[in-house]
Amino acid sequence: MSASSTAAADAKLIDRLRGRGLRVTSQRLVIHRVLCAQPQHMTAEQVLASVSDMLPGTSLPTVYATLELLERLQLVRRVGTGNGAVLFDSRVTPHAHTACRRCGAVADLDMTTSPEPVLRRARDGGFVPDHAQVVVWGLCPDCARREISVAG
Amino acid sequence: MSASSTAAADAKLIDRLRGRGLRVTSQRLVIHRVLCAQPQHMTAEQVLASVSDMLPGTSLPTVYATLELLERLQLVRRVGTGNGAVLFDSRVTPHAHTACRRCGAVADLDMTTSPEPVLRRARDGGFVPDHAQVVVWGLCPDCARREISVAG
DNA sequence: ATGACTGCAAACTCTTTGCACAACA
DNA sequence: TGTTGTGCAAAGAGTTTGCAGTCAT
Repeated sequence: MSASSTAAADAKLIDRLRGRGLRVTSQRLVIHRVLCAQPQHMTAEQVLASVSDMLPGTSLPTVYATLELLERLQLVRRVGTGNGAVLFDSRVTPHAHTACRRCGAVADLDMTTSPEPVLRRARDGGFVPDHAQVVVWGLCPDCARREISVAG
Repeated sequence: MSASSTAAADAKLIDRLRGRGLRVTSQRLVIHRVLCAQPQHMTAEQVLASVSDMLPGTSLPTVYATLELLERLQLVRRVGTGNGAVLFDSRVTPHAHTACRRCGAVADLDMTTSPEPVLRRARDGGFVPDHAQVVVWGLCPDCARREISVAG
């Protein structure tokens, strides 16, 4: 991520924090930067590891609290993959994920179909959606090969 | 669930177990029946509670092992909701879920659009999909009301 | 009879909570 | 200066593992 886009990401976050009367802290800035810099989704632990490089002493509870805050500010999305793991993703353009039920690997997947129909249906029932997440559950290429060679 | 459809569900499970050289146990039969009888998705704990009525002494590790087995036999699907909770669902017809980020409530949602396009795209990359799960993440009607009255 | 399956207990991971200190507005 | 936010430690929930005994085949 370039210096200018980091500045842009900072500005966006600061704007939304101020707009809600929330405070701008270095932890919030750095956690947001880490997520924006990463092209991939991350676990909370991975966020902490990256943040600790820039801001040593940062704690896991702060990471969780900040991730939840960024989610409410619509700057980060949460992906539940199906194995209990939760990932955080700063990519806001609609896309799906594949999740391997054997090794847990998660990968991005471009999505051609619009999530609008299912969002509209949710709204019809009084639900207020943030977004629709699509997870394709199954076996990644590597694990599929292994499963075949074992189970025949 | 009627007695005849229970018998049909049993037969299906027995067939797939035998076909793979796996053993038919009362735990496996009862866990499968519980999931089929429930119109709603269940957590592992809920499965245990229901199973314990019919088969006292059943353990949580067995429930987990059996759920994973039923998943491999394509008799049960797993839904990762995004809050870390994992639900198990015997409903195999394509449908989506809504998950509330505040209270964790999960509800079914009929789906009009086909999951085929995204499944095909996953297959193109060498992934072997079981199914595509669509989770609409946001606020349930009750929590949405509360959030508005608090945040303005 | 033999090997797969189950139950028990404990460990393990991930996430949340309570409270005192620090720092933003 | 008054809260809001953070760090630390500990608790909590959910899931997995190791091993001995049981049961389907």
